[in-house]
Parts: sequence; structure tokens; C-alpha cells
Amino acid sequence: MAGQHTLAETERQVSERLAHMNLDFQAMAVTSNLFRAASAVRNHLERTVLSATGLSWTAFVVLWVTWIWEPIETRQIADEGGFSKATLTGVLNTLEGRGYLTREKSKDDGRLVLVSLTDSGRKLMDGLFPEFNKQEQKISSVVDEKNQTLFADMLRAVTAFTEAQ
Amino acid sequence: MAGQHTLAETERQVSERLAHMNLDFQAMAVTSNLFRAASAVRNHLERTVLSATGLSWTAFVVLWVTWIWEPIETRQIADEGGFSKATLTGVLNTLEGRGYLTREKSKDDGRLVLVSLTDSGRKLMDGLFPEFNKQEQKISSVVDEKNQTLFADMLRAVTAFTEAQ
DNA sequence: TCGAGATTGTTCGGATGCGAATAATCTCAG
DNA sequence: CTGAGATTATTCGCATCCGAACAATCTCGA
Repeated sequence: MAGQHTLAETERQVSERLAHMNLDFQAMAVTSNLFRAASAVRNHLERTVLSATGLSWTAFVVLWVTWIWEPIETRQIADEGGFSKATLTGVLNTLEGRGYLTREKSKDDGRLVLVSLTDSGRKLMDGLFPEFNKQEQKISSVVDEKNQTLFADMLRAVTAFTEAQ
Repeated sequence: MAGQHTLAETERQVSERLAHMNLDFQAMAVTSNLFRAASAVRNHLERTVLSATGLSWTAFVVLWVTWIWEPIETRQIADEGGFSKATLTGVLNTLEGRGYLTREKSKDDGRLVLVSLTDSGRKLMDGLFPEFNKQEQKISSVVDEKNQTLFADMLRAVTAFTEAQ
């Protein structure tokens, strides 16, 4: 829940407190709502879809990326998922311990480690992702069908620009 | 950086691997780009604006919410910031230890704790937030001026719907 | 008034999360 | 061939993160 203040109340209070500072409130609204939305959706998906599996959000992302690209180099998982290599090492330990994936040294380059799903991990994702996608569909449906492409395009543009900085 | 695969390559690979599963790819694009964008922007702001201050992202959010609403109840900080009470306790310990804010028991309700910025904390935000907002402006500028309102509205709608679930 | 139930912040245990340092491996100019 | 520099995954220390259990406090019907 949004707590005591609605989004509108919060934005009113912000502009009141910061009125004298000559800021770009439009830009502030864009980024702050970006984080709010991402956080709300993540929390929702964790509670509705992930909690039953005992997977953390990051663990799910790791499994998902591996599911799509396996066998995949660890550095690419970290890139796709948006977290550090150090974080990934810990999550891979967790997921390997639960038998969802395996690590294997690359034969071409001894520095690299390749990650693949086990049968158990693949079975998990086969059952889990359709469920996950149903929730994605419900959430996305608040945006008009015709605007969804524009919405995704805007998000892509923000990502591309920011990563290029 | 986005790593070896562009956004387009990733989405192509996804639809190739999951073509047989009858999923809503439009919805998948919306949510996955939502997370990518939020993660990219957060990482960028951490590196460009926050790293010099030694503040974590969450610590900054706590300071920002307190800055806007002080004196503020801790439960509201957690609500506005989108993280748990348990997390907040730890971050408040850190920020209180650095002298940026103070905790005080509510006189009206002995269960509540009120948080306020110290002079040091207020001074920090006075200097830091305009810098932060400049980056927000740069990032938001990738979306047409006339579309920014629509963009923020879509994000607000996603948040409102998801939190109501 | 009073006590069962609700609410709040903290504590606890365990899993992320990151930057910096490290060891292993690869690259490529000389 | 070779060794200095680059690249990679891991380790380390520390700061988030969260759900669950907890103690303190409030509420409100009987």
C-alpha cells in the first residue's frame, strides 16, 4: 500500500518544500515515479509469484537470464541483471547449492565460468515463468494497449541513454 | 554499459526461446524494461552524484523523504521509500551515527519514533539535491518534453494499480 | 477499568549487494 | 618466447535487505 500519503499528496508536498530551489519538477516526477513503479512491481511479484518458491528477486533474475541464454558466461549474467560480479558469485552459490544450476570452467578461456540450468532448474522456470508473465500482463494492462509500445520505447531510451553516460 | 547484447538482441533471443509458450511479450517488454531503466538510472546516480558523499541509494532516499516531511514517523519513511521497517532501522542507525538525523520518541504515541534532519543533514541535502536534480533532468530529456507528463502518468498508474493489488 | 487484540520499532538470522584486493589466466608488443 | 598489462571470478569486509519473532504501547468493547 502507498501508506498515508497518496502520490499526489507527496508531489504537492515536494513542490511546496522545494519551490524556492528552481528545480526541474517534471524530471523529478519522471525519475521518482520510475523508482516507485519498479519497486512496487518488484514487491508485488515477490509476494505473489516468488514467495512460494523461496527465490529472491535477484535469484529469479539469474535463473531467468540463464534460462534464456544458457550456457552463459557469468559476466553476462551480471550485465543483463544489472548487479555486480561480487553479488552474482554469492547468488550463484545459493542457486548451485539448491541444485538449480551448475558452473563449469570454459575450455576456451580458463578465466571464464559457464552457467547452465539443471533439469530441476529448467523445470522450475517452465512452471514459474508463465505464472510470472500472467502478473506482468495484469500490471501492463493499466496502460492502453496502443500506448504500451510507446511506454516500453521510452523505458528503453532511458536505459540506453543512461548506460551510455 | 549494456554488455555484449543490446536490448534488441536480448528481446529477440527471448522471443526465440519462449516462442512456443504463448506468453504476452508486450507485457514482458514493459516490465523488463521498467526494471532495466530503474536499475540503470539508479546505478548512474549512485556513481555520478552519490559516490562522493559515501551515501548508499537507500540512505539517500531516507534523507530525501525526511527532508521533505520532517518531522516524520519511521513507518512513513519505509512506506515512501518502498523498503521494510527492518531495513530502515539499520539505515537510520547508520545515518544517525554520521550525524545527519536524529530519532525522538513521539509524545503522543509511545510506539512511534519521529525522525528529523540535523543541521548537518539539511546542509548536505541543500547542496546535494540540486546536483541530483540536474542528472534527473538530463535523463528525462531523452523523452520529448510533451511526452514526459504521459510517461510519468503511466508510471504512476502502474504504481497505483500494483500497490492496490 | 481492563485485558485481548492491534500496531509499532527493534532484534535476529540469513541472504543479497558492492568496492577493493587477489589469484588465475589470457593477450600481444618487443 | 616472454613478461607487462589486461581481464575474469572469487574473496573479504561491511552495509543493506527482508521475514519472523519480540517487547512496548495503544485501542476499544464488555
